[in-house]
Amino acid sequence: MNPVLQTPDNESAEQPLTRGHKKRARTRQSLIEAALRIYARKGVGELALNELAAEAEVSNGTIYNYFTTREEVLSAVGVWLIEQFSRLIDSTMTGIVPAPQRVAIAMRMLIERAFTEHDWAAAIVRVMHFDEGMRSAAIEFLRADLQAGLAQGSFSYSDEQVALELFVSVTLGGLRSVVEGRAAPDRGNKMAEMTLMALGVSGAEARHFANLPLPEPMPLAEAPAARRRGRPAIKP
Amino acid sequence: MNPVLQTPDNESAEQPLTRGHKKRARTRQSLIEAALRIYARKGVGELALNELAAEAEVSNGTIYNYFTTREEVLSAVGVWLIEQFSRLIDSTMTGIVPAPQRVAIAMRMLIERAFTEHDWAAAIVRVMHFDEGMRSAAIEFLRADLQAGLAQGSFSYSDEQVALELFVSVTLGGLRSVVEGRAAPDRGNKMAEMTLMALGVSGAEARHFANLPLPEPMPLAEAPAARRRGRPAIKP
Amino acid sequence: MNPVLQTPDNESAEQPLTRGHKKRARTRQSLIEAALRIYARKGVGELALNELAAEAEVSNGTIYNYFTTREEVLSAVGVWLIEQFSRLIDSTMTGIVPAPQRVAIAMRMLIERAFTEHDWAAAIVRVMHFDEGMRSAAIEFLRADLQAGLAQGSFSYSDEQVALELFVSVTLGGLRSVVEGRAAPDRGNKMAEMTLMALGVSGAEARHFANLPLPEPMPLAEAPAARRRGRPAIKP
Amino acid sequence: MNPVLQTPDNESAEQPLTRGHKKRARTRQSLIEAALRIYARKGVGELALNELAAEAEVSNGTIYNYFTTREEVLSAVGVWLIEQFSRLIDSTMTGIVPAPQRVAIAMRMLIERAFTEHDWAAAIVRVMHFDEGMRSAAIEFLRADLQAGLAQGSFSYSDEQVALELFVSVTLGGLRSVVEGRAAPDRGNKMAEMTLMALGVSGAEARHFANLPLPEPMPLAEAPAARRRGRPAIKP
DNA sequence: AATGAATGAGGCTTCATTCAT
DNA sequence: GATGAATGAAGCCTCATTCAT
Repeated sequence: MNPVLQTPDNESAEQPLTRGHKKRARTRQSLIEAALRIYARKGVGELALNELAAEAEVSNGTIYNYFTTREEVLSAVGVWLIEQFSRLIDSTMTGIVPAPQRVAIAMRMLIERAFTEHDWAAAIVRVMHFDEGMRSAAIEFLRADLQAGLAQGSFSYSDEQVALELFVSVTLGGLRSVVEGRAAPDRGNKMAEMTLMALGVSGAEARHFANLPLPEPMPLAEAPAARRRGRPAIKP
Repeated sequence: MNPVLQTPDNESAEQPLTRGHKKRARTRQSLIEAALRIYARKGVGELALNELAAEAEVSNGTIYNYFTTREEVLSAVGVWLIEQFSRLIDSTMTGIVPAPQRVAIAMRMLIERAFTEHDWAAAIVRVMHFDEGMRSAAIEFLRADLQAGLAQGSFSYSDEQVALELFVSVTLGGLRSVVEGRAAPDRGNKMAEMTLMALGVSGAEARHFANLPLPEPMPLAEAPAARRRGRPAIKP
Repeated sequence: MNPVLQTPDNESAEQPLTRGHKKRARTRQSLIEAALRIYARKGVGELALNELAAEAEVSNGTIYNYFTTREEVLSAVGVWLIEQFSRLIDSTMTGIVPAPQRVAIAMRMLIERAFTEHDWAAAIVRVMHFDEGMRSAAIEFLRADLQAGLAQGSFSYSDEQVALELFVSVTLGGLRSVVEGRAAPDRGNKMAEMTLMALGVSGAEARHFANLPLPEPMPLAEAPAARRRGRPAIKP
Repeated sequence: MNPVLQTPDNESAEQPLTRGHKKRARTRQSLIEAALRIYARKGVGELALNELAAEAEVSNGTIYNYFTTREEVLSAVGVWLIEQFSRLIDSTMTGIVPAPQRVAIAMRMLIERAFTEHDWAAAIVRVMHFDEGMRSAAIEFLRADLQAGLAQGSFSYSDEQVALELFVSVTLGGLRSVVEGRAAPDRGNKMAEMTLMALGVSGAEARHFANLPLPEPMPLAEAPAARRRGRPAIKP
């Protein structure tokens, strides 16, 4: 399992679950999702806590039972986005071995999702601009696959950090393109192909791996909280 | 000459010179530079117009003779950054023909500059996040070189738009790395090498072009206005 | 009872009583009274919301929990003035039947009050200039009495709307005269006499009705809120 | 000639006319007319001197060569309105003797004009609310006619001041009605009829005088300045 | 005189935060 | 815990006024 998943919620480890705690977790989750909806609409810097309260349909004072600064909100949203994506990747990649394929799938899944989950992608683009934590978490996702690719002889990059950041930059740029409506439907494939080439994969192979059919994600056991409120993850 | 340079100032065409016009232009420029210094310190969203007035040493109300929204400030800064960079590139690239070399030089010059002009780079990263105009201007810079590379047989990308955006994304990501102190001194070379490979250049050639010595920029006739006030371009 | 009284407060119908509602209503009322004190001193256009806050001894931001424009303040004050006056008239007129007497009493009571409640009158003059709502409410007061006078054969005006507006105009002009110190103590009587004549009452009868003794207003059950704060209705 | 006309312009008596002086007078006049246009649109309190400069197409600093406070602007506009109206009345009333007819004509002419010169009327309503000088000038207009009516035995009011103010109040209220679109075309006649009755004229006579045909105003020698700018007096 | 850039006081408005209920 | 009225600092914006040209 992906290491990022090990800190799914920086509060959940505190105490065993009681009824009050479940309610607390639910409220917290609904605040996070409300924040995400706001981020999708207006810059991260413009999230007003009062507005967050309104969006989450709690009173403004209530926010302070959960977050004490805007940065905490931002970072909680980042953690949640990462957690969510991590779960998705894990469920999709199971059993896929070749590193180029794994790398291409990860990038393409994000881009494809941006086409359908527009607001989610808009929020990601904004959160990643401000939240260093999310950027480094995103990088850690990839490290294992890049190293595996090197070991398998598929990749030949000369600097792992540069390679990782290149992947993240390209993906983020692609998400932005999709959000802003500049991207054609095959944008994910094209980006993946070029990225593989940047990593040292030959043009032919890069094209091959970048155009394999995407695997279906395994149905998740349950993506908690979000669903219980009867509201789809990102956009109502 | 680079086409972007043809619109160096979105006000300059308005009217012939009246008496106050030189003063007006000088004030405007000092506002732009003050804004750039602020962007280097704090997010674009946090620029307070009052603070801009203070930084530029004009009074509160004067701002509104020049800009009526924060977006206008942002975009004026973007225009100026592009104009400035455009001038630099033009003076450096003269006489250099091979597209891979030109592409590598452009990317490396930006990254190198980020090491020495830290605040300038910080401002760029932030401005580009918010200012669509600046992103597309940046893209137009490259288009000619990419097309030339294709014609010369050096490049073999399959989608020009994707290639252009990849370049911009990677460069922007690199600037951020430098600003945040994560980048080693050879980051520009590594990035250029991988980017050339992404464009279809072979590994060996990519390495070659990415590591040629950078040409000295020709001394500019005069970088106007900014200098006259006796204040260094970005941060004192 | 006068129809205007049926909408004593354009917020009161919103919701049943919650905990904070009494406090909310009290604050709102104190804002209205503070506004009236300010209107008495300086033009309606010069009411600064900050000053209103100071006068009502609440903080700057509190205003915006109640009013979002100056017009809203103005109209709330207008509504309150009408409501207040309506209560007074109702309690005074009870049992008085002849329309000319009723009309004369209404006009004279307003003018007399202006002599003693200088600031109240000054506020009225200003509010009515700006608040169309108050002017039409004032007109509706009279309509029944005018129609009754026609039916009783006391009046013989040919256009009800013109007659109503004439009454309001004359009264307003009289209030202004009193406020500006131009009016003799019998101004109300003189005005009432001329107004009755304008409505078709003979000179002798007009003089008679315009000089009957004014009835004492019945003591009101309670003029709400204002009094509770221990502050005289208009100006301390 | 009407006494008000004797102070047509509180500057004109200063010095004999030279060329510079004519220019000065012209600029001053254009400022007054610009102010009137603004008053017609937005409350007197909202006239911003900068806006006045823009409306008159002079630079903001120029205003201060003519007026030093907003009150001065207001009063200059008032003086001009009175002067203008005075000229009109004089040219119309010549040769008309019966006081009731003169009073009715004055009131009706104002109301009729409000129907066609909407903005002029709107400005009047607003200027008179703020400018005591204009109110008293308006009153002085009437005094002679009222006294004449008393002497002729046509009127029988008991208090001249009250009668004068009643006339002004009713007229002003009527102008407002016209401006706000509540008045029928015969409003002037109805108002004049009721006003005459208030002054002691019998119903039949009042109706007679209130419905005589209005005399054509004699063409004025020249209504100065306004015309020269090629702009109609009130509304462009 | 006219211009218009610059000024800065003053009013407007938002919003993070507190706190009594 | 939740509520929401109140707070007040902080930023926005206007506009009367000045002054060098």
